[in-house]
Amino acid sequence: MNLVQNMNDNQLKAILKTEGAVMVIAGAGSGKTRVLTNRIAYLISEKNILENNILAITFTNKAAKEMKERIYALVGETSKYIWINTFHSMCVRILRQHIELLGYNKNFTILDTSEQKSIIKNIVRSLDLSEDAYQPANVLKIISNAKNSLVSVKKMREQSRFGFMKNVAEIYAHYQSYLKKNSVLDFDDLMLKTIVLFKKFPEVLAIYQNQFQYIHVDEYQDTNVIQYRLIKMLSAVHKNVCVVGDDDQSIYSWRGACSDNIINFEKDFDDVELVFLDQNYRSNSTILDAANAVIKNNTDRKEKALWSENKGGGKISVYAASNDKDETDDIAKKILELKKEGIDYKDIAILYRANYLSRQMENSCLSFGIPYKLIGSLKFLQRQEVRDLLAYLNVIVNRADEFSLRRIINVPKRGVGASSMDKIDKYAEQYGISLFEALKNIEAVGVSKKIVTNIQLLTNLIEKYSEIDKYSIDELIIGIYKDSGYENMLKESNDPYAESRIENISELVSSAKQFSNMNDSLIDFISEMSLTSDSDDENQEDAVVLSTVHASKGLEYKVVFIMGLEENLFPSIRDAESSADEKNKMEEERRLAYVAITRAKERLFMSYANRRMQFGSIKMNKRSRFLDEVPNKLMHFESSFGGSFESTESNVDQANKFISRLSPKIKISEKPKSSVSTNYGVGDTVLHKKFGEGKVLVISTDSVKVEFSEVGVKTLLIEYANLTRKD
DNA sequence: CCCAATTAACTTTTT
DNA sequence: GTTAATTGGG
Ligand SMILES: Nc1ncnc2c1ncn2[C@@H]1O[C@H](COP(=O)(O)OP(=O)(O)OP(=O)(O)O)[C@@H](O)[C@H]1O
Repeated sequence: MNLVQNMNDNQLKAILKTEGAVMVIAGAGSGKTRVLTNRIAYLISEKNILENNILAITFTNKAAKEMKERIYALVGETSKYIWINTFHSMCVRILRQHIELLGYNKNFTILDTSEQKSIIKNIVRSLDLSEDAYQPANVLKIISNAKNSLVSVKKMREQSRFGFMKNVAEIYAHYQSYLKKNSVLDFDDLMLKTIVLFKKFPEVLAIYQNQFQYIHVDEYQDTNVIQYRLIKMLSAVHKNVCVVGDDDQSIYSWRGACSDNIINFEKDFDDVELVFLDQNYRSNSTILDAANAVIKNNTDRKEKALWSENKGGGKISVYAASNDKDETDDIAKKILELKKEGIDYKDIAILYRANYLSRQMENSCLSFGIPYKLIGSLKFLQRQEVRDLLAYLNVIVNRADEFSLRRIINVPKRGVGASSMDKIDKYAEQYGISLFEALKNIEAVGVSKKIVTNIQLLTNLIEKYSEIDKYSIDELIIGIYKDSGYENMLKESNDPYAESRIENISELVSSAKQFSNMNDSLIDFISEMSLTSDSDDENQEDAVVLSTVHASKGLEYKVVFIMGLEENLFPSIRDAESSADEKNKMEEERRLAYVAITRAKERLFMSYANRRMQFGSIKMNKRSRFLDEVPNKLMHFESSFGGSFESTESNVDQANKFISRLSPKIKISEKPKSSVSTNYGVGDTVLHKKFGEGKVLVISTDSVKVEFSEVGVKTLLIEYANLTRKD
């Protein structure tokens, strides 16, 4: 049958050895994930294993979704009973069942990073420590590391009795008790509390140890200590574990990922079957040769010889841009050409090192009329209006969550400021009751009449919608949105973002509707909203993908652009502690470059800008060392001069000279003045495919400024805007 | 207590 | 250059 038919011998070995421990270590695009999906399908259809007894752990929710779809295609409807999820969502699922044993509400709230920071900040203030010395981000990092290494508050207090770390331990202690009091967990707690639960209640652990007969882990090189511990605990009964990974793609060490887990696996599990895959099915040999050449510069790695049957392929195009706008405009133009050649937008990805680089690219996409999809960045779920409404939901399911309650107590404005808040807190403390109970007794607190009425409206609202069975999730959100006065607040405000806020809320409502339709509970909805970073565009038309390299891990595209290949940007190294540390960080950057290059199947474009706007001022960076590590014979150079040439190995110097000529001193020649004629003039009403109707304000040599009735004033390039006059 | 105006922070990477 | 955070007047 075709589950095994198309697999090569080594892939087969990993699929057919279903019992015991299996570790597949292999380079990018060698079919590791494919091994996992086929293996799971094989267990079900050939070995008659029940779906419920199979666990598969992926790195991202997106990867989980993709794996679910692939397995669904192989085994059908019943695939929904397989546990396919990230470590974090698996832990949430387990904790929602059992966390009451640890004294938390099973509807616990999950914090995001900015919420964590604000809690830390409050604690630092309350302990009278300097906010400069104890920056929330730093303290949080230390606490997170501690949690990921299973260091408890008690242990940290014992280890650090003096100075800075003593205070950090104190903050840690306050932080944890605050979280517990509010029945709130942070991301690290999800795994930590699961481990604690398993340790304290072996009978709970036993349920899952018995259930998970077959355990699979994708992207194994990026698991951390605590995750490894979980794998070991869960697999202790059946001992059937299959992990796949690639040490060259380990790019999350800053988050505690520990590629030593690869070595530990061999030590800790008995009779590990090691499988190596060396045929790359994804990329052509030009791309693969480039990737291999770059990663070869890392000394701390096992040599792998990846090869591809797809010989040749066009040269890699390298563009030396004069500045950041020139770079992204060039990418946009190339995308339009590719589109003309028949390549769909959705088969094209633009990858960059840091999220902020997407902005300029977005501008270029807009002015060239290219549809795009932003992955991960401007996180929909982190928008304040979305967070506010979710905070209402949190209070509804988890009354102990005072953090969320404080967030919404004066949103929309109810006249409750710092001093009234103080009174309420004092009252609650005096009578030893919760914040919510204090609000229910607001008349006794001694605040103004106005506040009393407003707070009573709030508590009534929360109690009304606490009867969650009466409402679907979307009804609930709409109800809160309208009854709380949030809607009026937005509609009446002159906040320029009000309109987009309203739009975001309707997007939230529509994803809630999807959840309701699938019969998933409110709690499922809240969990998902806290765990996933990018909202799923259901209307994902044909659009170019803009993504960080990190977020592109495991995915593949026909055409890939890697932009911003400059020293200090990609590679980007900050605050190295020692030269050894710096070397490690550089190697991780190089692995990141390797990941980026190996996302491409057919064509690869790379670019850098000689000058770039950073922090509001112009920065000049040299081109990235990673470009120099690719053999010149694989590349084709172009520059903003319009010049371009092929390079052979014999004229490496020529290539470098050519590139260095593009020094920032040189005045970059203007783009050829386009003599594109227009059939519209200033003052005319015109139509744009995406922006709709607008009025022409200014026409210059190559661009046109239009005031659109729906999206406001935009400057577009005449050549690409494709405007038509409306009579 | 609220809003507008001024000032500071931001740019790694994510579950 | 943009956005969040803080400050001070109403
Ligand atoms: N035996 C095979 N024959 C043909 N194509 C294959 C085979 N195995 C995998 N592929 C294809 O190769 C591509 C890469 O596979 P896959 O994503 O599983 O690789 P991977 O090793 O997980 O990559 P990465 O390390 O980048 O995550 C996919 O398009 C997949 O369909």
